[in-house]
Amino acid sequence: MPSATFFNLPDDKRQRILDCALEEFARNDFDSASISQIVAQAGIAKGSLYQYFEDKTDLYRYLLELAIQKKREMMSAVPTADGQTFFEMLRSMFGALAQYELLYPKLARVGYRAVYGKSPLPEEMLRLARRSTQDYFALLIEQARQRGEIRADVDVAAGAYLFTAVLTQLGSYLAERIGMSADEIAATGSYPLHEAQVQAQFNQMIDLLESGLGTPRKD
Amino acid sequence: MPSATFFNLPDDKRQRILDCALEEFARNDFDSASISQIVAQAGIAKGSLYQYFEDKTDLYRYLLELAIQKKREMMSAVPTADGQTFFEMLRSMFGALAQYELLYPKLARVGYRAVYGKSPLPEEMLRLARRSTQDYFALLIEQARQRGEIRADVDVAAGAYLFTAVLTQLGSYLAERIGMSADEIAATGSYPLHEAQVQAQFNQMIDLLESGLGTPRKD
DNA sequence: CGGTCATATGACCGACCAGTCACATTATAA
DNA sequence: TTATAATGTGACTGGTCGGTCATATGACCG
Repeated sequence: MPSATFFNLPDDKRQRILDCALEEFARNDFDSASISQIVAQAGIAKGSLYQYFEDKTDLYRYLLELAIQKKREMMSAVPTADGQTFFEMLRSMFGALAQYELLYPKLARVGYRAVYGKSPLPEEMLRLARRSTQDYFALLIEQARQRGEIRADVDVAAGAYLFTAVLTQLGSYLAERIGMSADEIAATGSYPLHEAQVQAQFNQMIDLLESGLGTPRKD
Repeated sequence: MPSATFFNLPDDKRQRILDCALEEFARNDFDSASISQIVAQAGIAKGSLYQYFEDKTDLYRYLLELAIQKKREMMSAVPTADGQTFFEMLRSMFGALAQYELLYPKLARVGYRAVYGKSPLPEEMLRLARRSTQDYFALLIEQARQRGEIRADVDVAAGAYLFTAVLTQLGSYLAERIGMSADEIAATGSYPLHEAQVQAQFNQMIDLLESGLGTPRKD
């Protein structure tokens, strides 16, 4: 955890440090990320950073917390009507996740690295994180299947895997499709000119997940 | 490219060096991967390795070549009957890819890192590699659509993305489902007891891609 | 035996790393 | 003003890194 000193910092300075740290950890592995680079970029002395954070891992964990917090925040902002079908809800979730990934690409990247790359976190925790998304989807699918919205013969785990696979790469796909680099989007702070495009893209994607690519079988 | 000296090495020694290098580059980023670790593990002097390879990048590129070569080899071994439908062909491709990923997890991991992680390769080349798989699928989908095997209203690019997303994580999913770690499978050299299971898994997956998860619409 | 050539070796180099600490600077209070 | 506490600083340490090179080893040949 950061020290009290860190939170007493002027807002702009604190933010500058976090930005530089995020940049470095988004661009590099935990091992490759360089504290020396971060302080040089932020224009502070190395000793200062070690007054704010215990060590490299402490800083890294704090960034991860920010990522998780921001993601939760955006996911919990999805509107949930009561009579919603499974695929309608999925659409909302994809939307929220797309916003998160497009607006905070560095946070998203750090989070991704933490789960799928190397990180100083205990392996047990990583396995749990990896599983949690899939387990969550598995639950949703199971429920929807019992309501009859989903074919009775689908393998729940396979479906859950399908969703997570699509989600983990959704951000880069969308960025590519709307022709803006992730950095541009983050710089703009929003993508108002493109929201309709983005919406159309993952509507299409969910349609594929719901109905498949094949021509309807006549059996 | 490795020097002639490297190819003159006794087979077992050469293989040991490659194994250790693969292990290191599979486990680490290009930057984090350590030549010192590799030579220590392989039991050779550092100077020796630099007689075989020009530098770290040279060694890395050679490993990548091996990965590409092995993948091509396994993909081109898929049986292709003439009257095959799109989804039948897809099944064959998934099968070949699953074998590659399960039998050579380290090669697969190095290849994955090269495309999606950091690597010393020119950015242009990486972008091309990233696109090539998607473009390939886009072509297949377009052709299948013209033959009427695929719904006329699917977005070709979205479909291609869907396939690549599923494929890039297929290996780890399968390994998890059949309850063997990737290392165990590689150690065994095959997974004879599980082939039926594996087959069933990606049949299920392709079925989802073809028909979707949703209950058939009655329109 | 000596001579020649391919190969093996590990001490060594400069660069960079995470992290420390004695000291300098600034803010606060008396 | 001075005393005290909080914050800022960057040279320094011990270590690892990729890469080099003078030297050692061994194989083959005459």
